[in-house]
Amino acid sequence: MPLTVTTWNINSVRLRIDLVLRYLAEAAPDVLCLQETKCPDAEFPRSALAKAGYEHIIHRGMKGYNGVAIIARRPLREAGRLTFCGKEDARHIAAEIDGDDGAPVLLHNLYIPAGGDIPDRDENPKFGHKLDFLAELTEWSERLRNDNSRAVLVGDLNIAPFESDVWNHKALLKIVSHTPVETEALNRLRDIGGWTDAIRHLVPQPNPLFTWWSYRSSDWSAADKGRRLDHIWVGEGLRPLIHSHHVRREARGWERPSDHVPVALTLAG
DNA sequence: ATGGTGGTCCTACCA
Repeated sequence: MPLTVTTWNINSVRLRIDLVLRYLAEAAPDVLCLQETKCPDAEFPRSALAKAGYEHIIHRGMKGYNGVAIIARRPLREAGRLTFCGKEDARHIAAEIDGDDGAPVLLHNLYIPAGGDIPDRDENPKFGHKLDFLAELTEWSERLRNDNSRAVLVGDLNIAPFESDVWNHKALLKIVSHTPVETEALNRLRDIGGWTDAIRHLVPQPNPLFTWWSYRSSDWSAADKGRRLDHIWVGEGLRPLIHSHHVRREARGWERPSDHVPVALTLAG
């Protein structure tokens, strides 16, 4: 039995619960990892998800901002939560699930800070926070490299690391999410942690691949000025199981959409 | 070069 894991920045799980249910009905992943739930834990829409067959849910949320959840058809075991930069801002949650070979797979769901508009830590503290967050994440990943062999790291990493991850590489070099200091930090995190970018493994450069299109564009599909901000990485032990993927681009055209679309990876022996 | 659109929750803040 293969294992399909989806990541999706939902931009309010309560406002878009019908889109979540639609996606689950159509794609039927084993696990759905959400970011930006913008929802306190007590108000998470558990019953609607349970009714759809997804009764195993762990959520770490807060009022108004951030928030991450892991939702599954099969049992989950809570596996901790990390805090970064001394902030309790609900940007990571972890869980364990049994893989298709019966051995556990560790899931890390992350929401990396967006970083504001100005790519300079002196002028823009949010950009400094993003870089500091990446530095702490890199230390963590380096320390735990040996434990990450059967781990999957997913989430809105808010960085498009490769040239073909943005609609125009040169035009975006000074735009937060594609500046060299960010892409180098993300590449270093990936390499130091022993992670493989599973989606790029399946869709190698220079094929363009996007998972996010700004709301500030009247015709997102025709203009297609997208970026690949949402990622699925796997540890060394899972690399041979990378089987297939799906970027659900059509979800950007659903009514009242998130600006991000679901990205799914199937692991199979 | 600029301003463009959304969500949360009442005043800006975040993306």
